[in-house]
Amino acid sequence: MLPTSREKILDVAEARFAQRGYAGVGLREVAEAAGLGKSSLFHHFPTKAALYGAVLDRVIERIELRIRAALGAGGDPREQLSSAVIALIDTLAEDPPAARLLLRTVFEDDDLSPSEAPELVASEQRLDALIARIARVITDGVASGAFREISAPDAIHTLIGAVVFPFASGEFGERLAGEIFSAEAIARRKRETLALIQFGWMRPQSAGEKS
Amino acid sequence: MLPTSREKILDVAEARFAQRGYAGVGLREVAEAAGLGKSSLFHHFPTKAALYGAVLDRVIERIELRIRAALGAGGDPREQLSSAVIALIDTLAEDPPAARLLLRTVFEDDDLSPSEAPELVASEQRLDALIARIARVITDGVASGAFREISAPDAIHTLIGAVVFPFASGEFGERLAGEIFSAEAIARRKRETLALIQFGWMRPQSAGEKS
DNA sequence: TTGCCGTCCGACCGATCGGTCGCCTAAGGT
DNA sequence: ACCTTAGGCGACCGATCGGTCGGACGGCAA
Repeated sequence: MLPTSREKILDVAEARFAQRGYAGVGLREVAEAAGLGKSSLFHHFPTKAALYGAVLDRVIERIELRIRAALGAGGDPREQLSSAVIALIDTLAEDPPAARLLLRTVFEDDDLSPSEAPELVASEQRLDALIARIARVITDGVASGAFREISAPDAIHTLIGAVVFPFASGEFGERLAGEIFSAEAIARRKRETLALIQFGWMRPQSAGEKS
Repeated sequence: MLPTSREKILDVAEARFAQRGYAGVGLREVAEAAGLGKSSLFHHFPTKAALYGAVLDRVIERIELRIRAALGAGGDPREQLSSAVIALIDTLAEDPPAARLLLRTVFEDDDLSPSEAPELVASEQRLDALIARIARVITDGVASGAFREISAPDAIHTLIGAVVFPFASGEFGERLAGEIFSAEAIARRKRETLALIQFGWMRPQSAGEKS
């Protein structure tokens, strides 16, 4: 069950890229933390950008799997949005570097995407498709009257910030709200986040139909 | 009215640090964009970290001024929280690099704060105090029954992500929701954000008292 | 045994990094 | 006229960057 070199590299690189960003991490550092010499990295990934792409791809794939599974379970837009948010929170909670890596990637995509790493573009497109899927849940909810008259793109925008940022906030977040990744903290965040979107975006359910 | 060299450097550095992060920006690049030679930078800032600190300090000061002015206008917790959020959105909208710079700083404070830049610590403390001030508005609102039973630290955490991230999301955000800094987009974000926190965090106001 | 192949390594490359140094110039006080 | 000071410059420093290269080692098939 000992991890292959490639997996070890990906694990180490994910943590380092999340902590210090693409430009801030040296390949020597990654290699040594993975128990290898620097040149060995290039037997697994042709360039630094490709390594970053592979790390990002793995993170996005995990999230996509979980959210699509949650959405696939069916239900009305209310249930779909709620369970998608729960799935996202669970996934971010299980992989602490993930949230920060994702937000960093958003910030650096002006810098990284332009043909430097083609595999990165593919991951982004999968993420875009997933986001579009969730946006559809929101527009459906608005159309059916289950949600208030909100703007789906703005709501997605807000949702990503509200859900992902707290898990990416590291020391700042812990100074603010204590442990972030403890089981209680995660349960509390789920409660608070779900309550916010239910009261904030969904219309009150008439008596007789309960979630 | 032409800017001093120091101000020009700060402007350029703010934009560059926001775009590519602390480690991703070279001092040569900053100097040339400011119309100077690299060594001239060191007549204004002793180190790169000090330059970053000065940039961050300026951003935080602007935000602090606006939010404290908004809070100083008085009102019940409902009005205070709403006008603080409006003030934050306005400030971020007027200084496009600011949002990304702030979030990047949160992500890099593991990396930057440890005694590398003491002025950075001072800025962070002022920001912490401001955040604590807003947290107090929330706890007051909960105590008075104006707000639901929400966790103030979690709410702040969520609020920062929800409000700041969209303005930091750059190309990703524009792909998602179109222009970010246009007047209409800002007005829309203000509407949607205020509605979210009013429905999501505040209890319905009884008839007769309206905001 | 032979030969291949996947993995790993140390040594090295040019480029760029943050930062220092000495020198120059223009402004202003005395 | 003099000197100080602030601001600016090019040249240079050691360190580190991403990436290349040639070779070493071990398993495995013929």
